[in-house]
Amino acid sequence: MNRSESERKRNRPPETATIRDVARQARVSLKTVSRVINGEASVREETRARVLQAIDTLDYRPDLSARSLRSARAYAVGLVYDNPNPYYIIAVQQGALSVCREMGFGLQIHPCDSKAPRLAEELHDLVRRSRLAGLVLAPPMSEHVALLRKLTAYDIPLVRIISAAEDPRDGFPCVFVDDRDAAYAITEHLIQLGHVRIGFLWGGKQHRSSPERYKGYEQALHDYGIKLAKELVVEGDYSFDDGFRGARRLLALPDPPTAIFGSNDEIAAGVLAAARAGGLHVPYDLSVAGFEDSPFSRHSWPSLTTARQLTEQIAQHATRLLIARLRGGDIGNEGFSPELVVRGSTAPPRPRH
Amino acid sequence: MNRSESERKRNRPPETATIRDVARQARVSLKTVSRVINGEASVREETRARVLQAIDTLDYRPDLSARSLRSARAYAVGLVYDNPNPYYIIAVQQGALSVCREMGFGLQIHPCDSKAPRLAEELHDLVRRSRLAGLVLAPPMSEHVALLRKLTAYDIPLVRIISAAEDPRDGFPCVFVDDRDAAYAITEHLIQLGHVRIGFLWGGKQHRSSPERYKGYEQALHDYGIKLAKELVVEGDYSFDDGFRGARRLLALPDPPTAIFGSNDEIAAGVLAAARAGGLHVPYDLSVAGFEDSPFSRHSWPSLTTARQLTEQIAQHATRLLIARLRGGDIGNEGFSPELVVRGSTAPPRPRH
DNA sequence: GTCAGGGATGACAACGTTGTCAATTTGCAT
DNA sequence: ATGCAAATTGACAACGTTGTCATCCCTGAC
Repeated sequence: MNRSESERKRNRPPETATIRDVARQARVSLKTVSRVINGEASVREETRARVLQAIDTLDYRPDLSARSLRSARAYAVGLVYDNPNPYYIIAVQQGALSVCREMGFGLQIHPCDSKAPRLAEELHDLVRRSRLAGLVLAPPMSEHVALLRKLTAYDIPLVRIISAAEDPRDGFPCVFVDDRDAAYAITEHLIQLGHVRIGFLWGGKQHRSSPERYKGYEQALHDYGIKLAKELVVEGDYSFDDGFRGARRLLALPDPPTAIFGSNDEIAAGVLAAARAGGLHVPYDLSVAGFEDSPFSRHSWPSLTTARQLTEQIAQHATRLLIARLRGGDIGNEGFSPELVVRGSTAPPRPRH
Repeated sequence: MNRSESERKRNRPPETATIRDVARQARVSLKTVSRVINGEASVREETRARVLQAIDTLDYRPDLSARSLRSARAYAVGLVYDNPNPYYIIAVQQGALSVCREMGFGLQIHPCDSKAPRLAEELHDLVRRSRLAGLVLAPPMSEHVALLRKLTAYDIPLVRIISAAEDPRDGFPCVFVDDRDAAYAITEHLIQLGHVRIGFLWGGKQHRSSPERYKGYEQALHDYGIKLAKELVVEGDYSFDDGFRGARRLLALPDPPTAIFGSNDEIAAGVLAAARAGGLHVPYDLSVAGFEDSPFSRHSWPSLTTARQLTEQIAQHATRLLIARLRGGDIGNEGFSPELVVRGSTAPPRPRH
């Protein structure tokens, strides 16, 4: 029986070494191994080498449960979202995960219902139970001020991804996406093509991005001296069906729009479908623009003029910002402006007959 | 100084109660509280009530790190995938997560590179460091037998989601999706509409689903006495671009197909685009079918005939199966057969002129 | 040669929970 | 009442790590 003490007693497979085995092998104390693992100063180069050698030989990996149980530091952040758009969510996950891996953090995803009555408590429980260092909040949760206040009252560090034309400087750190500016650019593009009657289909009111996009549309019309026609603006949700319905309504008007700006690509896809159902040829009979640059916008026919959001980079920055703040530093809020992408769904209006 | 001992010493916020506080409040031992939390038998009803009352009063939540550190049981499973399709991944996550929540497990997502050279070691580390109870593997990882063998050698419990016409009974538990059967149904649908020259566009070879779908196509042609024309079969990947290219090639043939079966909806979307670029009217000049029932298939024009996969339910079953096996039981492998969904992209062929 | 100062190291307790096993109480037949 | 098995409860150690603090060793100044 020459197996080590820890090998005999463990219920994990025998090949799993602990810090204790490493210490024995390197002939140092537990604490010294811990120091090497955590990159602390005050370890002689020779000792460090011996420990690293032992770690390598034994294929040792620190146990995250034990680490987070004992340590004052935390080793994971939570990503909180309630968004029906898989492309958006996957991009956010990807961005957050890449930064977490780089920084040695874990990531806990937490899809949830933004309208749940006890959401703050739910998130508080999550943070406590899983010992999360903080939360990254995606829209629309990131825009519920009451929620933010409650989380802050619980002392939960957080960073938001929000829609705003400028840094809100309200004390809640954030990455802000200038939907207004991008919506302005899209509307301007349509105006410069010669459109005057431009329809607008709203997205969901629970997202701050909706009014922001509307404001960009409004502002562009105003700057180019075009009177906003109320009958060309239709409320709805960020969905294909609402895009379809909204477009049908607009196209049935006595003096229908020559272009329709859907608040996101799904809505614009609905517009494309409605146009086709109505026998209209896009872009010659009707120009259509979307927002988001989802893969759909590239693969539809015609491909959609839209605004490209660097969602993955936005999530990366948010995560980096959170981790920096946890460490006492602060790399500052940052703004992103989606970029106009012109494709085949927009063209000059057909001359009036 | 009348704060409890554990309140004074802790670095977590003071309102966070531990099992010790609950025990004191309920005037029982730590162990009894533990028993109540874990729903063990042998606790008197009156005692249980007192403990639950104390838990409620103190708003106590068990700490997952401590729990998983101490316990022989594990409390989280990993979800491993490398799949570019966000709709698929979100559905798998959703399914796995719903079962995990129901069973009191955590979920650790692990997107990775299926072609990474040391993938087995990477997953082994993940399991050890995060003390995962087991892994749910999505395609294509779930189909690398060498990987499965290595993971099994590491004693990592796993459940696969794979493409197969029947239970492989190879010792690795799984949920199997009968792509072959569904591809047969789609091909049969096209044949019954009157098509004889039916093109087939392959998906990526690293996915088992690709040959399975091809076999279904092949079998249906055979059963209906149609000779398989090699020039109508094109290799490629599960992508829009390969669908576009493949369709272009097929449509340029001297005797082009009257229907094209794309191995997934993305490919089919590429076919739609190629048809349009070639001035063909779908479905009158060309029928198109996809596979997967992604939202795109509903929103394209015309909407796609496809096969509906109950991805979320498949993931749920896989997760349930894993957890059942961890507990020593076994609820058995299960098969799912995607269901034919007929939409606007398929119609009888135009009569030859 | 002694001593201060700082770098390197280690002993030990603690994080919050559950597993083991022994002690106590209960219920029930005698 | 009494005895005995079963139900209930608790004391204590342990999981694998890091924080605190003490000790040791070395260097260089006196």
